[in-house]
Amino acid sequence: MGTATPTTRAGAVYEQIRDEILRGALQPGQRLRFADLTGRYAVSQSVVREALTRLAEQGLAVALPQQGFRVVTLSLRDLDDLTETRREIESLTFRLAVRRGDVHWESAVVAAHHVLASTAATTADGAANADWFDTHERFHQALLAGCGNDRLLDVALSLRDAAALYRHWSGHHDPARDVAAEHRAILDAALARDADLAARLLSDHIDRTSAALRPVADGHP
Amino acid sequence: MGTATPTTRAGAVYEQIRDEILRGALQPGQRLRFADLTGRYAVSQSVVREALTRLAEQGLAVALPQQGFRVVTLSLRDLDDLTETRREIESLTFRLAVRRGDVHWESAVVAAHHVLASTAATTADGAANADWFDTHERFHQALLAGCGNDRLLDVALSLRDAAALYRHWSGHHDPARDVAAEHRAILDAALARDADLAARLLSDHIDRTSAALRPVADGHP
DNA sequence: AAGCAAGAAATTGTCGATATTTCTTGAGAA
DNA sequence: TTCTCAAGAAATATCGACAATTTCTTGCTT
Repeated sequence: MGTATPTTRAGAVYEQIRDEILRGALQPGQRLRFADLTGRYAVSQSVVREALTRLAEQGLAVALPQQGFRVVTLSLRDLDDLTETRREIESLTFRLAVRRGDVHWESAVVAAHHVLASTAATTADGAANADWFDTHERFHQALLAGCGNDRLLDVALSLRDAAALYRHWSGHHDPARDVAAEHRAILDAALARDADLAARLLSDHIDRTSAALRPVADGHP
Repeated sequence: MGTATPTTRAGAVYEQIRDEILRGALQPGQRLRFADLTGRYAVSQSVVREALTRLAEQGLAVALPQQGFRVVTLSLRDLDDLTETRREIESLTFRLAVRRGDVHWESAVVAAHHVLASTAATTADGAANADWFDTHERFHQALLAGCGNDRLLDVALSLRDAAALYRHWSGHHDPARDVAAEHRAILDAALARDADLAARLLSDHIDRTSAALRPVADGHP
């Protein structure tokens, strides 16, 4: 996660394909053929292969020996596992961040929330706003970043990546839910240094989002 | 984790290098040159490169652009991060296993413990017994396997891999510590389905082991 | 003796091609 | 019609080689 500036072609292609998967441009289960990708990125097979190998190890793609690579598939079972895992690990990480985060962390959280609060979740015509996904992700990453434990942070962030896949395949926003208010409450608890409350709010936030995603995952194998 | 039967050469080499790192045959920080590895495994550079790429993504190696690969380095700071992370995540996973594990899980745990209890930690001349590491690892893996959550299990096992590196570089066994008794207590708590006790015992077990490893990590950068 | 610069050697990252394996298509038999 | 099987087509895994970059060596200057 977070290769500063990819000085190698394989690294650059890795990040681009990763983005395409997380943005939903490449659909879950879709085959990733070399011929397509070498053409699209104008690099050799070896470079594409290295990128896909890394994505597979990361869990965003699947490697089937002698059958190439596919985008990872969604399933209800996996969503439930993922949700339980995130509920525990993210709230633990957040709890530590609230306890240990310094002023720099606080300011980063406030800044990320400000951008998020200023970004509309849906565009004028009611469709999902692609920018909102990014700012939302950045806010949640900022919340966790203060935990002071790189190992734990890596785990938490890679779980968020996996969840982003499900999130992008849910078109609809639950109108009965005030997500902005949830974010505001999480922010307030963090700034008030109330670790227990913060952890509980984030845990509930994850649960609610996943519940909204279950119908989506149900359609998949 | 756990590629069933590697049908591809890259997969086979990946597992062999991984084993060598975990067994300590390849030292932390050591450079992993292609020339050496292609000769040793009689495969092409591409195959070695794929194996190293996967190991790097997994965290057992580090890729430095234009400078090749190295075995991951140990540090006191990382050991502390890793210990905190494992203490939380492994005990959580174990707690779920104690709650959810079925009879099949129980029997696997009992079997793994039986093998462990029958294996001497040190050989006759006082040196560490290589077999013991394996049986010990298998026992701990069996404990976690019943958690019923593949995502969480993957995280827990990959953290154990990282910790195995530190464990192998600690030659000495603390004589004032009865590790076998700790394992027995953990087993008993699991079979008694006492999730809280089981989680606490495992948490303490991890802490004690890591404390014994700190002097080792201290020597490294 | 220490520090630096230029050149040589070694090593990596990338490419194009070959060998294998899997998938597809179509003919023939039940 | 449906199933089986064989040949051809397509795609992957692996190889060997080249070009670019880094590292090491050597010799010079201060």
